[in-house]
Amino acid sequence: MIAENYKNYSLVDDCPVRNVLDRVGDKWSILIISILGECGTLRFNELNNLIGNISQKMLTVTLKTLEADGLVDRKMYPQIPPKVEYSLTPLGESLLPFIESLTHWAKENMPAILVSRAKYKSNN
Amino acid sequence: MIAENYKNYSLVDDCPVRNVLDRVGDKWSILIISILGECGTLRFNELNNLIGNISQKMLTVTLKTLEADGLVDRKMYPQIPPKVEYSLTPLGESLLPFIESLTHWAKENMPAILVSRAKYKSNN
DNA sequence: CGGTATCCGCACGGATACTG
DNA sequence: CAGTATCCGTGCGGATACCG
Repeated sequence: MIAENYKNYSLVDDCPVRNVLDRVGDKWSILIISILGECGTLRFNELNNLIGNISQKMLTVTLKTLEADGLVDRKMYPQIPPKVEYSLTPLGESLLPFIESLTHWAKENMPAILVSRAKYKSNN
Repeated sequence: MIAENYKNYSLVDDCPVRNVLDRVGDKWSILIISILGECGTLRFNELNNLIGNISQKMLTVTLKTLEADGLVDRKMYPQIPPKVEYSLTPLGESLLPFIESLTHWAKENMPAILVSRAKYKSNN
């Protein structure tokens, strides 16, 4: 009964699945988790440069959210200029297999989806 | 190289993974796919009643998007009053395992996430 | 019954300027 | 270097009314 995992949860905070999807589904979380999964540990500006087209605000916000959820670890070195390092927690790492398999599915089936969209468009 | 699946795609339409996540991440798609995966075939108002708190507009929009992407099949019976049946396509069904495992992960790790959030909150 | 059409609030995310 | 603070446009999704 998959649907039972979603139904009867009026608020987002009540539903585990919606809670996870709200992270997974936002614009930057998955990419950041993926990059940290590859690179291990990165500083703020290293992440910023690797992603390229993210705004500083969204990088900060997304990292904070991931940290709050216990998916990303933040190490601050109290020096000037400051140095902050980000890495995945074990909980964050446990998400990597899902991201990889979803990535694989997406690349595998994207052509079929594009064909379907084109067909749908021409029929309307 | 997971991150290579996201980087260098300036537009959403260019990136397969973002394309999939934009579906998976929206408010209703996963729930609808899950329910159709359980029930097989359902009429519009059956879906509406099963979900309960979805607006008619979003049910229509989500179903159309899923249909356009080739994940959901729509059978229209030209009669009065009209009858429309929705079901998963094979492509849509191929997403079910991912949804199930993600659901499982979410329920499994939600307590840890909630603990982490509480801890993070009290530290700020 | 299975939709459309329209209006609208709000949250997401970008741009820019500033800071310890 | 690693953020904050502020302003602002856009789009998602809800509410309501109407339609074939």
